[in-house]
Amino acid sequence: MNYWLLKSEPETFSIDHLAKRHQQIEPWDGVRNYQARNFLRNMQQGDLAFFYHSSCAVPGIVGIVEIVKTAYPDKTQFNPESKYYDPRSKTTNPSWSCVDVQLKSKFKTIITLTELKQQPQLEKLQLLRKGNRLSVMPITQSEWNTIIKTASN
DNA sequence: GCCAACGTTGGC
DNA sequence: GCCAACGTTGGC
Repeated sequence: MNYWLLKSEPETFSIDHLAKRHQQIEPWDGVRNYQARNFLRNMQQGDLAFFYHSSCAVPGIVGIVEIVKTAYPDKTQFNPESKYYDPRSKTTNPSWSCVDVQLKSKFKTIITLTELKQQPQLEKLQLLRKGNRLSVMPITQSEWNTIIKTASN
């Protein structure tokens, strides 16, 4: 059982978009960074992830998703119409992967980036490291617990 | 819109 | 393999 954090720009795909999907399941595709991709490939069925809204008025964690399908080839890499199209990727050896996520819960109120920064226990959270741009990152058990407590406050 | 930080690209 | 140039991310 592992914990993760997934970033998304709410204008592109928000937690409310996910809530409206059939069975509230959606492929987490479009990841085009090798480190993030490797994390996707390490995910196991049943792992939990925070859903984070980035590049918006109030960035922060808005809910929890579960990994319901482990890594498989991201089909957008082969679609010339997609903005995630990668002409160099070969079907015989796809460069990029995605997982399926299902909505577990949406927080009543967002845990803002500002609030996260105020928690001394979250000092080492990758998200808060200067210049961090990873869109998929691991979270430790204790970090997860600390953040969950903040959610219920 | 600004800008720091970082990843990727491509010439050499 | 080095590294400058460039593009992207993302908070502010």
